[in-house]
Amino acid sequence: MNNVTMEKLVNYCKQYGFIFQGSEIYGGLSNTWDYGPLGNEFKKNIKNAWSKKFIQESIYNVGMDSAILMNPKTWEASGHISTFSDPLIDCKHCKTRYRADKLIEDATNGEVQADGKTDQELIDYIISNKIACPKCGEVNYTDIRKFNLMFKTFQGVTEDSKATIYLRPETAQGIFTNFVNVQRSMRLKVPFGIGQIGKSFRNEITPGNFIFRIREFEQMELEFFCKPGTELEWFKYWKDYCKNWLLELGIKEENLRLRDHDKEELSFYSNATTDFEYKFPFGWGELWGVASRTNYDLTQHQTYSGTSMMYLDPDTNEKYIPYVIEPSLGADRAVLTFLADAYDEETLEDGTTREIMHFHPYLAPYKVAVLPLMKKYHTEKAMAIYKDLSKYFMTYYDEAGNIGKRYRRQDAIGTPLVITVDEETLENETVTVRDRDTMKQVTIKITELVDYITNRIKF
RNA sequence: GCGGAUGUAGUUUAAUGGUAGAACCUCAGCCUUCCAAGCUGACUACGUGGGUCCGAUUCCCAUCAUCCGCUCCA
Repeated sequence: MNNVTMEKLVNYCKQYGFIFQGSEIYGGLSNTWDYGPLGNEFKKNIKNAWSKKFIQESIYNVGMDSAILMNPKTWEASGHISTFSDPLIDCKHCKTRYRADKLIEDATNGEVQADGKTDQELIDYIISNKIACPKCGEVNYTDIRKFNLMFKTFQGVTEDSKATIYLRPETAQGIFTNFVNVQRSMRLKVPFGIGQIGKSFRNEITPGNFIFRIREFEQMELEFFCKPGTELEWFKYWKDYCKNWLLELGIKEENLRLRDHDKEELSFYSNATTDFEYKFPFGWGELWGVASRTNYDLTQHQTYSGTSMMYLDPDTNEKYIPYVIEPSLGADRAVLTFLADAYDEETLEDGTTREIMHFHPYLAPYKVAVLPLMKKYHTEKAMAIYKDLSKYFMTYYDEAGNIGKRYRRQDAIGTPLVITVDEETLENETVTVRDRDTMKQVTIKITELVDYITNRIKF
């Protein structure tokens, strides 16, 4: 039974120390969330799982970690300074908000391209052609207001506008600008990829849905460079790779769908894009965008920086700017996905329900819990086992309350293995290990515990 | 940012123009030898700031936050 709602999920996260509202004691700050002890471990495990699959286990890929603050020219080249600021207008009559360019394009069925127009040209066009509000039919708009989706700040101690810099709105550009450095220093041959996990910032007009759309978020991005003409093969390759990652980590397939962008939806530089959508409690939402971006990014940086982004193919002696496949995954969205997917409620005999999390063991915040059966008799031995295991795994120790209650607590936070220390332990050096998924108990020698747990949590 | 709703312990809630009860949770003690048992006790709340009033958690205003629509695309 899994009738998870966002409300339940938010409450759950708070209750068990996964995610708290940001700045809570000061009344909060809109759409900021802090990861608590369990959420931090959980997210870390998700990032590690990504890194393991996409960097460690991929013969093609390497990792890096670029700076959040970059030379502002980066954003001119990437197009973020011009296209990341949407020209928004409101209908004064019915208060609906539109993007001025979209309004024109929709009204003319795409015949009028609004892309290159200035704000004044947009508003002039709307007024002179009497483009009515689709909702109420009035032609009565506010002026265009620009919302630059990039956070601005200042480098240096004075607020000198010449030193305006931006918090990066995506991690990708740090990879593109280091393309040559990484390729050379790692002696890489195309095809190869560079992956990165890091924070990005977007001044979203309307964030919401818990950690689904937040202004400060973390991305796990791969930029995969390949020879022009091979990009669609690699596009498929990485799509399958991404899907397998999700399924291997236990995501239910019925909650996942892949949606290809049609021609109208594609970005002008992309020749194929697929969104991985997950069925969140609030509806389908994008989790992972896989885009074939042609050579747009590297070409832009070559143009703006004057640095060659050409690759000399040693086999054919061809020179070309590689094409790029970009699977871009939101870490916080991944957290939400894995939380929602693992959430389960079990109805007990007395009619009450309890929460139980079926995390993949690799993702579980705690791998194992050590419980002395009787506080009075078994604490010392249990502590010794805890100390030993905690060298290898995130290990929980709990001696409060009766044993059943402590089992349930571990179920609620998704701990895959629970060890009970009892009289047998003191006599034979064995413990009882209970598996959350099978609910079976096995007796294991203390000396074999580390191997047993390692095997159980592998991914 | 706009329109609508909401705001009482960690959670779910009760009552009231005279500053608040409860249940579950949590913690401690007793008991208990494998799945939220029992007993005793303890902690914890009127989002924030103004205004009206002798007095406000309650009425009014503002603000902050959350939820639902408009915008999106990690």
